[in-house]
Amino acid sequence: MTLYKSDFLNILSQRGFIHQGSDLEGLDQKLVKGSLSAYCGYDPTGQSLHAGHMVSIMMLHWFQETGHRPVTLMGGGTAMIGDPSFKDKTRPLLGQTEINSNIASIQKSFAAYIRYDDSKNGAIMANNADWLLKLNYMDFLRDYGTYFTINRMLTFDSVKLRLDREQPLTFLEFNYMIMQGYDFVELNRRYDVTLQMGGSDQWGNIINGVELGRKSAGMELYALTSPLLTTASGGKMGKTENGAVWLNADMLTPYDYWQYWRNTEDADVGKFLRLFTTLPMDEIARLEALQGAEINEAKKILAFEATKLCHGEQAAHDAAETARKTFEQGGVGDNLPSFEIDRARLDQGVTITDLLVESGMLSSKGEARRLIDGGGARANDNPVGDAAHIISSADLTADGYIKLSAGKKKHTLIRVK
RNA sequence: GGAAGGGUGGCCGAGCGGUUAAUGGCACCAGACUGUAAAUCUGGCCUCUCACGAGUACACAGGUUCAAAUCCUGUCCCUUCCA
Repeated sequence: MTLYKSDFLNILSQRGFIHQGSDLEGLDQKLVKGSLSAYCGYDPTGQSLHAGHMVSIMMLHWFQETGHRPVTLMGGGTAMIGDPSFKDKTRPLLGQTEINSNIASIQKSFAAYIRYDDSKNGAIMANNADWLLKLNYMDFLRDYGTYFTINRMLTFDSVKLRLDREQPLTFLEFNYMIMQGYDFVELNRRYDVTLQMGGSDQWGNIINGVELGRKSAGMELYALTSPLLTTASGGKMGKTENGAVWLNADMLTPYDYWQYWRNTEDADVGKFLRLFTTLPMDEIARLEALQGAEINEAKKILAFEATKLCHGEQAAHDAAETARKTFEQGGVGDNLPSFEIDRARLDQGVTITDLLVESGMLSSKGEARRLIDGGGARANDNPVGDAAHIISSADLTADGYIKLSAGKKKHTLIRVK
């Protein structure tokens, strides 16, 4: 493993963040000489960031930890185009209103990982709408259009997928990488940013900015990408049965967030601890060495640390406690999802099928029936094999709830309104 | 504008008048085995119905036929080549 002179690159390299970089030696030297600024861009295409964004956020976190200044760039302008990189179809265009609402919703997440303040390396929040929306087409073409060749852009892997599939790549989308390249140059002017980081899928886009800076203004810019994360068994990182692993608590509860990390595959524990926690490396080495069922301890620590970073220590404790009660004692924890039902209805009795659907655990009655037929449904931990089984007030436990389970991991508490 | 090819379930991809709610693969869900892991095996995987069954569905709209995803017409969209 290459040894770097700078703390930043050493940490990133030890923790497995580095996939590819442009002139890492040169960057290393600059990092040693003084405090730099680096940015990662985030297009506000959703209401929340998700686990897939965590890698770059953590890179910025370490960047700041080692004395440099992170810049988080909201793609308020680029989101209006939509990044075509490695996508096989055009994404629906977002409107300005939606973009702004997404930005507002996303920004809160960063503060958990990155410090925004007035100190000398306090982070900066930027928005490329501030300059992209004002661009004058003719001026821009004359000033920058000459530095891009179509020949070069067509060689990027990021556009190959679309071309190979003979799917349309619109001129609009084709401009995305140009805008991102321009962002880099603009951020250099405004905040002296010299490094852009991102996932390996961003390599082409980032390099475009590096080249644009050099050609147009002789800037020395650097690119650094992180590996594309997959789970050890080849699955996509950051997905649950219900969709993405959101960072916003209102889209994914801290308990579910905790559960996501708790269910990490054995083979990924070490990798995830390095990437998604700030635990010291020797501690991680110890946890990673645990064998067999003992590795569950490492997973709990991973879940706790990751949840703590995102939602705070109290939420992490609560989630861990709920999981402990639910899984290790076969009981229930306070943070399990719950669903309220009218007293009168429950007195009358409701079929378990209806309850499974209404509580939000399953999306159709057919699905509920299949689950029941497959033996995966339980009420108060007793298997229910009959789709017509009636749940009523008689099933309420002394504590006033009915624990409904779909499979071994999904539980909901039914309470009386 | 012209020519050719194409649009099938979350994705890939068969089918090209009936036996097709539509082969197969991936993804996903549950069960077994375990350790809230992986691998493996089993079952499931449009909606409604306890069920018999019914309703939707193969880009869209019509038509032919006892019967269409499959044939015809028109429309929309995509790809490639030519202008």
